Amino acid sequence: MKDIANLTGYATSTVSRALSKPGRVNAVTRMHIEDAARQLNYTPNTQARALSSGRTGTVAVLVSAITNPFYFGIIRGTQQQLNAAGYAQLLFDTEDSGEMEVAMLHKMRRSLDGAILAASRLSEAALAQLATEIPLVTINRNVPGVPSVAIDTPHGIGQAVEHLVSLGHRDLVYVSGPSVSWPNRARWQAMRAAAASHGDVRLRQIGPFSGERPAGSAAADALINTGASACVVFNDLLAIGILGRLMERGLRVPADMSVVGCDDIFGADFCHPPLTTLTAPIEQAGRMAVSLLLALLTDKAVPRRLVLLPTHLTVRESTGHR
Amino acid sequence: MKDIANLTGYATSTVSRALSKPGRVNAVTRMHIEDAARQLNYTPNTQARALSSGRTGTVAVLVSAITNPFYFGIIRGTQQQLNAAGYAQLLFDTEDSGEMEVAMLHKMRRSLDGAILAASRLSEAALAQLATEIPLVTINRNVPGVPSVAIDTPHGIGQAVEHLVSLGHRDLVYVSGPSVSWPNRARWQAMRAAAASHGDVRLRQIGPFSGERPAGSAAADALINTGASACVVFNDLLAIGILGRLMERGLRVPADMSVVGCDDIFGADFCHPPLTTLTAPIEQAGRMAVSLLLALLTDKAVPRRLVLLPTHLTVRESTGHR
DNA sequence: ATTGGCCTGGCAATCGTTTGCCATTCGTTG
DNA sequence: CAACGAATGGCAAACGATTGCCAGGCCAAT
Repeated sequence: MKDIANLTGYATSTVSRALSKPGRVNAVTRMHIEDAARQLNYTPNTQARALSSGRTGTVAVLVSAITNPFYFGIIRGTQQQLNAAGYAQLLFDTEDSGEMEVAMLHKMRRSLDGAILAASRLSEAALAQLATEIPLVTINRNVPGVPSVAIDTPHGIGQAVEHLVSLGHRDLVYVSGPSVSWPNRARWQAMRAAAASHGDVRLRQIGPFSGERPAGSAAADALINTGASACVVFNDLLAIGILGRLMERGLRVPADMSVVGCDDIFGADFCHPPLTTLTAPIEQAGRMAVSLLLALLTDKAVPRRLVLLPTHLTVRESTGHR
Repeated sequence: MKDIANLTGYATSTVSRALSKPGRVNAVTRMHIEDAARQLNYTPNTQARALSSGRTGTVAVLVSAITNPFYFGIIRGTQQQLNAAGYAQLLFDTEDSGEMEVAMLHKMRRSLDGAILAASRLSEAALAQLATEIPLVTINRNVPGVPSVAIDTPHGIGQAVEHLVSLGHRDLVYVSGPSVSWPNRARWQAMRAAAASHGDVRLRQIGPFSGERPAGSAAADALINTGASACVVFNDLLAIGILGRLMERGLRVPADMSVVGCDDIFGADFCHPPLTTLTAPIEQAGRMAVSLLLALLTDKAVPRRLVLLPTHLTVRESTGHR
């Protein structure tokens, strides 16, 4: 900027304003300065800008396990929207650890404008505390005072139960994910409510399981022991694991067991058999989270507290008549 | 730091050194300062540090399409290794565009210590040019002067051809990916060499196709027209797409067509039928790229120019006797 | 003609560290 | 005993922007 100032004869303060506060200087002044900037191939120094302005232009996105395809969509969505708004995206894998989340965010709080927590493992208190240190938006985790976008899988669960009941299933199992998982609890609640609305439906829960594919083996074995004819599984990853194990054990899907997953991740449509699942607008959730965060940053007023994104049941071949 | 200085009675310069250059100050001084730092809950300001030292502690990782599961492994690997070394990872999706790569890197060059390019679409010249602006490591892209880690799929291709030939296939097709893709060209070369070493093997190429799943439909149709009995496909994503379409068209895999993929991505083991593929140490590639980059940053001497990572053929159920 | 307010642009402090250079102390060696 | 070098700590100048405050010019309204 000093070079531009020398070249044009203006002061660096004017240069700064011309480049970042368009309205603050005369139009022709600005043009001169912009020309000079182009000519000198000027790129603003992010660090210096951040140091004096306090705004870093960086947003962290924390996922709990980057290997889980569910997050691919989230990351894609946040990336798009952040880029469009001129922000950079810092990606962190918290390895499913709440402490890691806190540690990372606390350490980086000065170098971030905000953070998006996809699937936080933190307690409400910890989250609320963190939200005072740094602007936060959560995904699939509803905490008072923290703006959040949630995927309304619970509502979809109703559809899934309808679907299974209409196929003649009366003995249903919910295969539970990690008990610390908020969506897992929400799904189980919804499942209970849905089952209750049909008088003659029996519902059981097995688990918790880890929500990763390998856990599917144990889950499938437990599932077989229940003698039920259909299940709804915490997420697709686990469901795919279950599918594999059921086949190993000689059960046919859906003839012997109907399986419904959640999320419709990459792979749900080409596994064997293709998975009936609750399709979630994952990428949109990422985009929406960014929108909320940006609103939080610019307006400083807390935006809509909670955005609910609808899901729908996608019927493929893992469910059938009892 | 000023607070620490006041509290302990040392100068800020001493505080700075105590905290970042362990050997430079007396041990007891350092302990005093560290105590004070802890007590004051001190967190260094990344921007300020970067501003004065020129080191940002941030490395960019560019992928060409974040939805491609191949990159999940890369990202995971880089993340691990970068974290361990105290670096933050800035993730960019270049959306398969070379201009985007250049634009991003050029803009961010001052705020990055280095960058890792997974699957660059840039020309050699452009890459070499970029490498003068910012320390660079490429993955699967070998350019003179730029350290690189390559996955030795070409060598694995030999194994794949062996495998197919031993199953009685004599009419082979290589299903090509994007022609700008460096690994694609390398794989085709290797395929030709491998086929040539067997006198009576016929080899054809079809494509190029995009390397995304939807392209599999067109690829499968073209494949059927060749009348060949086996193929090696540019990558697993495309191969999975092909599998789906072949089934739609009523062909059985492997009875009517044997299919070999490349990379062994997430999903290759549970698609239908499970895919025979060249297993690549993807995550390791990410880790290795970081190691090269860090070596480049600290030693300032160019490290090993090219690291080749071995692959092996994983036989599943998409290949069988002719 | 005076007053007041908007539009522009400049001055200089500030953001929080790092680091080159210098001064002091102290132990060692010839 | 002199001289020298290593170890340690302080001073102050960067690093490259942003921004609060001020001043001059100009125009319109009184």
